[in-house]
Amino acid sequence: MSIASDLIRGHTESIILSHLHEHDSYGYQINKSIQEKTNGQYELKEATLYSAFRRLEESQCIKSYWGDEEKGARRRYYSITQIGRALLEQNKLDWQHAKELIDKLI
Amino acid sequence: MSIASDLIRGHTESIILSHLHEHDSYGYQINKSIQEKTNGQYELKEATLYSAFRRLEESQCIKSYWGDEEKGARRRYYSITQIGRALLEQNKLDWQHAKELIDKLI
DNA sequence: AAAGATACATTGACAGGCGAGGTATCTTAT
DNA sequence: ATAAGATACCTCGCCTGTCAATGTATCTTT
Repeated sequence: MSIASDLIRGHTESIILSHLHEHDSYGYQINKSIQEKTNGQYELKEATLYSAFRRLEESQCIKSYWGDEEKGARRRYYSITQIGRALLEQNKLDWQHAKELIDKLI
Repeated sequence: MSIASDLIRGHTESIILSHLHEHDSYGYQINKSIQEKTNGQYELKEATLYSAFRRLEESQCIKSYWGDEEKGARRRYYSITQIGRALLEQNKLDWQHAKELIDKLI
């Protein structure tokens, strides 16, 4: 891993929303995708991932449904909602803004 | 203010160290400086600031001494140590790295 | 005399990350 | 056959950083 929790904190939800913005997905796959995209430099801890799912679903940013796997472990799929899309857009703006401020300050 | 706590979280110490890297300073001045540099878009909350001072001094990244004000409120000045300088450099590297990763992921 | 700025400090609540633990299924190697 | 490892889900409770609220004291401006 190689990135401190406190640097990623606050981005967990955006990362999930961004992935779901491309296509519906499930927890395990999202995490694998993160690892691939970052060449193994980052991964979400499972407890972090699932608690983020809970928050996002509660705030109606995502919805979930069970996949219809014939075999293998069951998968709970998530899809992003309009509310989620709006939050993602706002979070992206906030991130661009935060980057500038932090670059000024350190 | 206009930047979420969770986006700045983990940068508080770097911001303080960066300021002290320029010259010794005290809490109130550091915060004023942050507000100026960001055109009022960001400020550290006092409780956040002083708890960061405590952590940084405990980890020997900064040292403190009382100013010799003839008048006005007393000031506790801080200076950065070698350990603090090293941490600042590392934090800067981590930040560059984190920026790239987050940009990839959201 | 009151209000506001300067300057410090503490307490306790809150929220997100995560280590540790648990369940169940399928595949691969021995 | 059996063990190991991958896939896939989930929860509990701790830790840590942020911050609202509160308190102290001094100086300046109205």
